[in-house]
Amino acid sequence: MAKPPILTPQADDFPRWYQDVVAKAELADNGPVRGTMVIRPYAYALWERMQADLDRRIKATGTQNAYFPLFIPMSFLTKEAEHVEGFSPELAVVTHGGGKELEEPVVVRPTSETVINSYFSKWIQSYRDLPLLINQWANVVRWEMRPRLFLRTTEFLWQEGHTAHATEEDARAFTIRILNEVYERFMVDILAIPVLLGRKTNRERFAGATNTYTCEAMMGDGKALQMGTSHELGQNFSKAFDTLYLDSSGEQVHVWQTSWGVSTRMVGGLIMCHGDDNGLRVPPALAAVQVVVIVVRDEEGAGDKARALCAELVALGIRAEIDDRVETSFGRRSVDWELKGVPIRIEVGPRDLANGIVTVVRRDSGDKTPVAIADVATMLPGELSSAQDALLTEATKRRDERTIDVTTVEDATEAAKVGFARIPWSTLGEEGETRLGGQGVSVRCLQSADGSLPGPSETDLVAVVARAY
RNA sequence: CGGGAAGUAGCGCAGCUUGGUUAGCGCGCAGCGUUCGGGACGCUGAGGCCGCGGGUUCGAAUCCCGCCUUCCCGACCA
Repeated sequence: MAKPPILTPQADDFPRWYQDVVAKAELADNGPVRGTMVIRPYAYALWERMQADLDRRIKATGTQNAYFPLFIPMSFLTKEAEHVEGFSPELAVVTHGGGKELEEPVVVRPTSETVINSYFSKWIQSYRDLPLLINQWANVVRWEMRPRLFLRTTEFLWQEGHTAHATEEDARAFTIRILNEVYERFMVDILAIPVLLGRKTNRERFAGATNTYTCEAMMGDGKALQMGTSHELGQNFSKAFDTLYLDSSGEQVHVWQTSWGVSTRMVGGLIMCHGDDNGLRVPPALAAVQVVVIVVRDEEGAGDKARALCAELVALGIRAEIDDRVETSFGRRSVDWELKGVPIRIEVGPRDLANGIVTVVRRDSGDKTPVAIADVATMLPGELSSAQDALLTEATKRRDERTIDVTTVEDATEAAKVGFARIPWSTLGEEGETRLGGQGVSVRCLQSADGSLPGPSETDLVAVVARAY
């Protein structure tokens, strides 16, 4: 039973358990080549599931999908001063095309506010054209100095929403609507990851925005991960790109805009929030495979009974899959499904079948339950929903236990070693934020005292501070 | 750009200090057999510009010089 070595491609202080989760997943047990062959498509399958669900929610807000160019002329970016300043260090710039040096370099989009505004300025003429609600699914490139597997990759996939509104109130309301109706609901209900909603400080705000809202989650090691953002852009881009509309009184007015996005970073967040020493734990609502029916050995008709059971589950609308690869050892197959985090495994073998039962195994808890084969189909929907709840409950409990209220920068720094600290913003201030920054701690978001999203002019704010990825 | 480490089989590594048979080990891979209720075992086998270039030497993975690359820490991550 010699286990293969678990390789650790990350730094020593990178959370050990995450190394193991990712390394086991990436390397499976036969080296990175075949391991990657297994995990890459699987991680992508998870992303596709996220994408499908999010796309439905986004369209429900009246937003349409479109697609815009990958290459953006450098001059577009320089039109908005803060925007270009924020993104310059991480741009991939194309200087040659068709064998010739380009007159003007183009950048590979790090985000698409500028190129989309160049279209918006042509499309939008009248207040009757507003609001204009557009989303695109795309890849973007940010040349970060230190990429992190799944969390901060040079190229990543995301959705970026871009909207134009007649008024500031309209734009602000839409920013918050996306945050609440799309992002929070998706992360909590589907990913089973509890998130804090709040506003970013000036220092952490998106380059070019007037206000940034964020969803912040706590990972298994107590560090924070920004899972998604929704920005009020004000009129910054519409002024830079002359995106004007004629209002009902016949006046030319700049539109008010928003942008918002979530990315494949959520795959990393999922791993780090729910993963354990045995691999991923994928919540049933997300899982591409919710239930796997494993044929232990194809004797006494176990194979046929397993296939029949699987078909029965599929007919019930459960995403079930059969594993009858009996030429591969049972232990190997069990571990494979465990690594992938499949929520429920059903082991069908001759020994149990002799007594008319199968074994139902929960990935979240590891619990194994013998169940009469005739009862499996009726009990499974309940098991799946219970597994979903358990993951959310566990993550919420951890977050709440590791969040404490403090009143000094010193205490905040100390608390951030293991979790989140809440400190009055009036106590901390930008000067305190700088001091925290020196300790590797950042203000993740500003909230109202009761933890809700603060209004635009609200003053009695609390800063949630933590170490972050 | 500063500080540190490493380049040897698909992957992870040993060998180098003290130069000397045919460069090893684990995993993975291929074949055969025995296994199979939690990462099976045995036997056989395939697979190497030892990062690149130069030097010292009868002889270099090993010693010397130069170069290249990668990784880690910091700066970056709206």
